Amino acid sequence: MANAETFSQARDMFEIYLEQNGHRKTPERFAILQEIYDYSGHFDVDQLYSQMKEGEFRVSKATLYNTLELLLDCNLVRKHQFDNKNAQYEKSFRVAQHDHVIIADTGEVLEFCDPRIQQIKATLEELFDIEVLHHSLNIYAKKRTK
Amino acid sequence: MANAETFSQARDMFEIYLEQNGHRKTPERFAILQEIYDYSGHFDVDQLYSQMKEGEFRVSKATLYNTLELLLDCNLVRKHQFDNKNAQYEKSFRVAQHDHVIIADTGEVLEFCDPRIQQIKATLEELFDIEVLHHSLNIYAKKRTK
DNA sequence: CTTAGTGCAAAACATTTGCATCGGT
DNA sequence: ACCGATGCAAATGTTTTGCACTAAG
Repeated sequence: MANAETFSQARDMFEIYLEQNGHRKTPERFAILQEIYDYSGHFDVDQLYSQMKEGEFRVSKATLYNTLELLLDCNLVRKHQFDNKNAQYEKSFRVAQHDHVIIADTGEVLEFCDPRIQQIKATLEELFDIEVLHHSLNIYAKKRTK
Repeated sequence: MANAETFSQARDMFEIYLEQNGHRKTPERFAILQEIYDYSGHFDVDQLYSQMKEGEFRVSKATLYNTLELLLDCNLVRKHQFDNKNAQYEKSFRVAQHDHVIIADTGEVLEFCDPRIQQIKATLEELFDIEVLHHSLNIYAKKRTK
């Protein structure tokens, strides 16, 4: 199973990250990682919380926020801030870097990948003498009525 | 004065917008528009509120939020959601469309404009059969240590 | 044993809403 | 006069924080 293997590798990376940064390897942290890697697509903290409440491993929201912070830090999760208030997250290991098209009416989110973004980043690095860490590109659009 | 003239034109546009949409032309609305057009750069609601409290025209935050909504709707103001919680705004009339580089350590915001964004948007319109309304591109970077 | 991590509830925060009043039209 | 807009304060909803308790190392 590709999913299970991806999770297994992500868990290894998380473990190494926790060790190297002097964080404890609590069962909550791995349960959260697993929940995230079992899921495909975007989710917010509330969804994740509800989902885990149903399941066998119950964690508090405080722990979710805490753990997501760690997962962001070691790049196993990405965080998105679309127009609405609450942040969206998604797993990022073995998932191609991509950007988002948000359909205005429905809130539907499409993904795309365009190499020109990389070119823009390279140009900016030279222009401003900076090192790009990451970026966020959201295109807001509506479906075309034929 | 270029600034005064820009404001004057923006005010005309706002007035027309208000008329055409059956909104009242209250002094608060024009005072807010003026405050925004007198200022250069990004601001959040709190800054705008404090600034106007000092000045001669005091308005409530409810009115600020309400009016910003109208100004967004008629494209006299743009709204940005950077990584932090509170939204940032800036005037948009007679200001070239641009994107942002956020310097991680300092929070400093640089502006840039790259034509490849337009190309990407055109590609997406064709690819997904959509009509792009607007976009948001934020590059997060750190200064290069020479 | 030590102390970071947890759960819970309270706090903090930006934004929204309800309602009485004010003032454009 | 009518009813949309305002100011204020209370409500909302997400994220953060404080604290006593638990458990990883």
